[in-house]
Amino acid sequence: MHEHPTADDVYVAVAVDHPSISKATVYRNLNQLVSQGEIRRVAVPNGADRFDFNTKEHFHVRCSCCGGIFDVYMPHIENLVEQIEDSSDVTIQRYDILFEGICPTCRDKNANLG
Amino acid sequence: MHEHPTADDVYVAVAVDHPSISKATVYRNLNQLVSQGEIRRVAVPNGADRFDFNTKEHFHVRCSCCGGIFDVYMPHIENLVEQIEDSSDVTIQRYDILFEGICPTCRDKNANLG
DNA sequence: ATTCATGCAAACAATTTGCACGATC
DNA sequence: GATCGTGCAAATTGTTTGCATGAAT
Repeated sequence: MHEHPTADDVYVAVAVDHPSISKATVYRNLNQLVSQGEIRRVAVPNGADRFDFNTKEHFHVRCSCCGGIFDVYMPHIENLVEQIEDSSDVTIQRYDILFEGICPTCRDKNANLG
Repeated sequence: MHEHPTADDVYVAVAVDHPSISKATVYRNLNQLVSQGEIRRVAVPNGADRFDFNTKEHFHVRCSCCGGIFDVYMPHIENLVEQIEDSSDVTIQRYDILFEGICPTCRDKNANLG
């Protein structure tokens, strides 16, 4: 399975081997895995949530052209959170961060066209 | 009107002076203002979008206790975006960033209770 | 026998859309 | 009289829920 599937992607993939499964079950099981911390939910504004099997701290970037979601391993996430805590006086527990832009593939594609 | 209203908040507020307005109109007008850059949309995972009349670059923090949304003015947002661009090779156009934690008010409230 | 995960269909929330009408230029 | 913003209700999307059933302990 490719990275960052939606619940529906998971449903379709599981249904191959298990044709009678229902989406409700997929949602229920994904939610349970998320609350157990075994997978992560990637909220996508204006789109279905994605799920991420990679539980290491990282950000996500969405390509506004192809819709793909990519991981970004950036050091100093903790520093950023600390800065936010200092500036806001809020004790940060979690965050939803999604950058959006043009991925290299789409950029090259456009360059070739233009 | 308090900061960071939802579309429904706006609807209710507008309806006071303009009782026949419909939600569709509120949504349409808010969307138009967003696309003109006059206001900003704050996507809230698992909740209605908020709208922000403050168009200066800043982050948002949501209190997981009271649900309030607060502004965070943090320097070096551009640096962060640059770092993301360097690490991901994606040209960043925009981002949705929402931190979540406990605001000072709720923290104090809990401290008093405990 | 009780617990538990499941399928199914209905409910749900937030938002968008189609369409007809009424005002405006 | 063409355009435009609107109200209304229905549609759409992603997700959750109630309920009955069937498997497993």
